[in-house]
Parts: sequence; C-alpha cells; structure tokens
Amino acid sequence: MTKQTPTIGSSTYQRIKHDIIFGLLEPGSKLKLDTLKERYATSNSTLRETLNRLTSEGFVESPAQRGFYVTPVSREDLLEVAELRVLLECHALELSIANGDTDWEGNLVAAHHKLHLMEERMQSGDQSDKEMWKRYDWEFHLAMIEACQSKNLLSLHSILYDKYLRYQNLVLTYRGAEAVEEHKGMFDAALARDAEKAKELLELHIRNGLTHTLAAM
Amino acid sequence: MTKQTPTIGSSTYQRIKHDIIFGLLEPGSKLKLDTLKERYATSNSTLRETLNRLTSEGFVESPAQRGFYVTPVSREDLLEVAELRVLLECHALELSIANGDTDWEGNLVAAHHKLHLMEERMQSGDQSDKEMWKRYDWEFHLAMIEACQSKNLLSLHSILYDKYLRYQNLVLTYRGAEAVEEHKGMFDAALARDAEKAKELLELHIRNGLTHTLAAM
DNA sequence: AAAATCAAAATATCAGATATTATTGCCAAT
DNA sequence: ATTGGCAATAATATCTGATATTTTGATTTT
Repeated sequence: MTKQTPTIGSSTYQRIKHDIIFGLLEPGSKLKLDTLKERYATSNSTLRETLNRLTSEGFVESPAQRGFYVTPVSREDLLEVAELRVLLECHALELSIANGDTDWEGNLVAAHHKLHLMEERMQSGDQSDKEMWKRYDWEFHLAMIEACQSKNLLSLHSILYDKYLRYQNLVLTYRGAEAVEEHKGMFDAALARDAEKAKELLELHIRNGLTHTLAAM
Repeated sequence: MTKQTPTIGSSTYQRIKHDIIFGLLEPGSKLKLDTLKERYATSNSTLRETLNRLTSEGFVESPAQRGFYVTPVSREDLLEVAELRVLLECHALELSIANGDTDWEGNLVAAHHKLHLMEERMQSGDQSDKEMWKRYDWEFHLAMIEACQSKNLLSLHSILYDKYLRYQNLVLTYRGAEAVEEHKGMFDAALARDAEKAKELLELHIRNGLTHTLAAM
C-alpha cells in the first residue's frame, strides 16, 4: 500500500485534497499559508502551487488578494453536483457498456466483489473503515464507466465524484442495505449489457444518495 | 476595453491560456520557465502557479519532474471534447430555456445581434478580426445557456468551449453562411422556448463544426 | 546496437526579502 | 451608538537567488 509520490508537490496536493474531501479541512475555513506550512511540512511556493490547482478544480476558492479558503458547501451546490454526476456518469456508463471488452468485464466483476465484501462487513456493524469503503465504492463506479473511451469524460467525472463524496462525508451516515441492492442491480444490468436499465438504476442510485445527504444537512 | 487584472498571477494566467487557445503557443511545445519568464515578464513562482492551474484544466501537461508542455492535440481528443460539449451544452440549454426570464431574453437578443453584425462583416470579406468574432460567438453561446442555474455546469462548459475553440483556431478557416444560419435557428428556437428544437440545432451546429475542423486536420 | 557512465541543463523545492493590499483598532464627528 | 477616516498591523502576492534531485545528451564500453 505504499503509494509512490514522485514529487513533494503531488503528494501535498493529494493530502490537502483528501483532507478537504474528508472534512478534515472544514468547508469555508481559511487556508493560511503559515498554518499549512506546519501541517503539511512544505514550503510556501509548493503550497501555493497546490492551492492553485485545487482552486481550478473547485475545492478551494481564492478571492483576489485574500488568500485561500476551502470552498463552502451549500444545498444548491450539492444539487448541481449531483445533477452533473447523473448526466456525466450515465452517459459514460452507456458508452462503457457499448464498448466494454472482456478485460472490462473482468475488472468490473472484481471491483463489485470487493465492494460487496466491504458492504457486508459494514452491515454487520464494523463501520471502522469508512475510508476504505469509499475507496471501493469509487473503484466500482469507475470500473463501470472505464470503458467509455473518453479520457476527458473520465477526468471530469472523477472531480465530480470527489465533490459529491465530500458532501457524503459531511453527513457521515451509512445508507446501508438499499445502496447494496442498488450496486448489485447496476452491476447485473451492466454485465447483461442492458444500458437503459443500468442508466436508470444509476440515476436512481445517485438521486437516492442525494436525498439521503440532503436530509442530513 | 481595458480589462482590470487585479493580480499579476491572474493576468499571466489569462495571457498564457489565450496564447494556447489561439495557437501562439503550439500544441506539444515545451514550456521552459526561462523562456516564459522573458515572454510574460514575470517570475518563476507566478509562472509555476499559472502552469499548475492550466494543467488541472487540461491546457498544459506536466509529466512528473519534466516540466510543462502545451497539451498536444489529436483527433480523438477533439472528438471527445466535441461530444462532451454537445452533452453539457445541450443539457444547459434545456435548463436555460426552462428557467430564463426577461433579462435572459434581453441579453440573448443583444448577444445574437452583436454576433450577427460581426458575421455579416466576416462574410463581406473582412476577416481581419477573427479574435473578436470568436468572442462574440462565445458570448452568444454563453447567453443561450446562462439561465441554466448551475455554476458548476457553466464552469465546466466554459473550459470545454475553450478546448474546442483551440481546435477551431488551429485550422483557421471560416465556416461562413451555414454557421450563421445555425446560430439564427438556435436563437429563434430558444426565444420560442422550443427546447427540443433548440437542442437539436445546437447538436447539429457543434457536430458540423466538428466535421469541418476534422476535415482540415 | 545496447548498456553503462558522466557532465551539463532543467526541475522541484526552499528560504528569505519586498511591495502591495486587506484588516483592525482607535479617534473624531455626527 | 453609529459612521467615517486613518494609522498600525497582519496577510498576500511577487520576486530573487540558492540547493538538491532528476533528466538529458554525449561519450564510452560491452
């Protein structure tokens, strides 16, 4: 599990982004360079580069001449993010189902299996490793759309997924059995190459998650 | 026309982005810091911040430890960008037509009028100010979707538009009368609140532009 | 040709310094 | 008390120059 981080900059980027997504850096909070310097043990310049990247992805805001802030959350923003995720992920799913080859299927089966194991552990009460669960969730959703043959689409989707994830993490509650069913349903439809059904279930899945999250905000 | 640029960083960002989109910085070319320092009269740190932003938007690539390059172009990438633009812009258009109020209509009428004036000038042979024409084209397309009520959507669209524009600028040829008709058609459909027709025309408009550009690559 | 070697060039990172801008606290005027 | 102005203070944006690593290219060796 030792992740190779080629450069300090990229590892700082990952760490700060992670901390924003998982709520360790609170929405709206000020990102003072001096504080970050201690926290992430890196220099002014590297930090500013990182924060600029995160700004253009939308995780950080930087009003002119006033430094950096963690992008605030709001119901409207969550709604927008969820809608866009539906739009992009459903589109990608359709393409992926149309183009996916044997490797895609194999990878998908593996991803679903791992996610499912994790879900069973979560349901039996062991909610100790939420972060790992979210990682498997991500890997499953990615595996579903990975054969869409559009790098641009995958990269936009990845950002949206992370934005959506931040909201989920904010409310902290596990949706449980329903989500498990939904995953299974999408998975089966995808393997059966039933794009329409898969899209429908995916849309439902995202919207259910949205409702669940909105209710807890 | 004097655009206020609050900070050196943001103006450098705009200038470099502009130069990439308009082909002054060639696809695939190396962005050496020392060279850029002269060209844009700014410092190492500011440049690196700028290039990091552009990297995360996809206009620049930065393979680990090997500096910065202008993102190369390819037919596949153009196809992806065009498809995504269709997806996002049509979706935004539908929302915008549903939500647009009087201000939206007024603004749209103005934008179309300005674009049309420009198009007439272009068609009568005066192709001296391509950049201005592209600006009006952008303002028109933006005015169409501006009432979609999703900042996230507008910001993704803006990046895609610019990526698409870079390809158009590469081939340099004016599509002429057809595009004028298409703009008019979309405009009329939007004012008539005929979302289906407007979307159809927009999709056609983008795909025609794509064909035109691909043919010249 | 492929592999190994090594100097030169580029890159990533850092530590200050400085000018500019935002913030804050204080005082006077209403 | 509230407002407006202003100086003192704190932050920010930007720049310079230094250093450790890495990459690149040329050269040599296998």
